[in-house]
Amino acid sequence: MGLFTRQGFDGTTVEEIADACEVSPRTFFRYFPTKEDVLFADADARRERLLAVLADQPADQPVFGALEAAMRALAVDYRHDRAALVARSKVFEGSPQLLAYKAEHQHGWEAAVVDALERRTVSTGVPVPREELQLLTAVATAALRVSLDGWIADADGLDLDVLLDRAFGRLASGFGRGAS
Amino acid sequence: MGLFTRQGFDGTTVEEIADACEVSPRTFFRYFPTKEDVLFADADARRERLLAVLADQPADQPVFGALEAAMRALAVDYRHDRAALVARSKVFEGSPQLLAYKAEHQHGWEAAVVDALERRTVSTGVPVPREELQLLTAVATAALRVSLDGWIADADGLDLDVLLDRAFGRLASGFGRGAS
DNA sequence: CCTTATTATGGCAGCCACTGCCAGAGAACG
DNA sequence: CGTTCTCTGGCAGTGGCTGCCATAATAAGG
Repeated sequence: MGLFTRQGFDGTTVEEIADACEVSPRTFFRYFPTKEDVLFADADARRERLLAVLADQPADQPVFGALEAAMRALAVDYRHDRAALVARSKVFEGSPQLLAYKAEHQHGWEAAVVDALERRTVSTGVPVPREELQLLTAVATAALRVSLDGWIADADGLDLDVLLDRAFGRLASGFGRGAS
Repeated sequence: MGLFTRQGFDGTTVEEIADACEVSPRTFFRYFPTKEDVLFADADARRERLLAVLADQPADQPVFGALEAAMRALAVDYRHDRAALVARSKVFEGSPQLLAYKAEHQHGWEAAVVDALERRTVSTGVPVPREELQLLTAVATAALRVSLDGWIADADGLDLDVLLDRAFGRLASGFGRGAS
C-alpha cells in the first residue's frame, strides 16, 4: 500500500512488491493471480459477510428490505476505517486498469447476491422472477456505490448513514414524478 | 471478430489481428490503445448519440423521464442487430479481463451522463443535487443493463421494449412494499 | 514538377505481467 | 533416517504495450 500511494499502481512493479514482502516475484504470483488482486484480498471477506447477513434476514422480510439491511451492514464495516478507504480510492483513481478490475469485481458481487436471493425466495415459498431480483440487486448496489463514493469524496460531507437513508428512501418511494 | 469468436479473446494475439488487417502490430497500437478497445470502437458513437438524445429532451421533462427516453433511444439501436450483440456478448463471457474493461467503460458513460444532466438542470433553472443525479443515472443504467442482458440471454424471451417497460415501471413505482 | 513539410507505417529493442517447468530447502511423518 | 509433501525460487518463454528511429506515402508550397 505504501508503494502504491507513493508511486501509483501502474508505477509499481510486482518485483517491488515482492521485494517489500521479502519473497520472489514467482512466489507473489502463487498467492495472487494478478497484481490487482492484492487490493481485493479483504474484499472477498466482506462479500462473505454480505451473503451471511442476507441469509440471516427473516423470511417475511421483503427482498428489497433484506437487500437494504445487507448493504447497511456493509456500511458499518466501511465506516470503521474511512481513512483506509480514502487511500484505497486514491490509488484506484490513478489506474483505469484498476478501476476496471474493481467494476468487474462488484459485478461478481451482484451475481452472487442474485443467486443468494434466488435460493432465499425459493425456500420462503414466494418465488420472485430472477429478472426482478437482478434489477433489485443492481439498484441496491447502485445505491450503495453512489453513497459510498459521495461519502469518500467529501471529507466534511454527510455521514454514510444519512447518505444511505436518502438513497434507499428515494428508491423506496420511486421516481415516478418525484424528482424533477 | 471472426478471430475472437473462433479462438476467444484471450486466445487471440494482437499479431493475429494485425495480420488479418494487413498491418503491423506496431500500427495496430497506434489506432487502439489496448487490445480490448477494438471491441469498443462503435460504443463511443453510441455514447454520443445517448448524450445527444439527452440534450434534446424538452426542458419540462423531469430528469428521470429524460433518462428513460435516452435509454429507450439506445435500445432502438440495439434492437437493430441483435445477432451482433449476441456474438459480442459471447466473446465477452470468455474473458474476465474484457468484462472488466466493459464494466469500466459503462462507468465512464455514467459520469458523462451525470455531467450532461447537471448542465441541463442548471440551464433549466431547477437545480438538482449532483448526488441525486448520480443515483438516478446509476439506477437508469442498471435498468438498461439488466434489460439488455436478459434480452440477449433469452433467444425466445420477451422483447427488449417489454423488458424496459417492466424495469422502468418498477423504478417509477418504487420498491417501498411492492416486491416481496 | 520538384522540393519540402507532414503524416502513416514498420522494425527494433525493451519493460513488465504472467506462466509452466523444474530444482532445492525444509517440515512432517512413518 | 528415509520419504513424502509443501513452500519457495530460478529460468525461460509468451504476449501486451511503448519509445525511438527510419522509411515510405502524401500533401503543401514554390
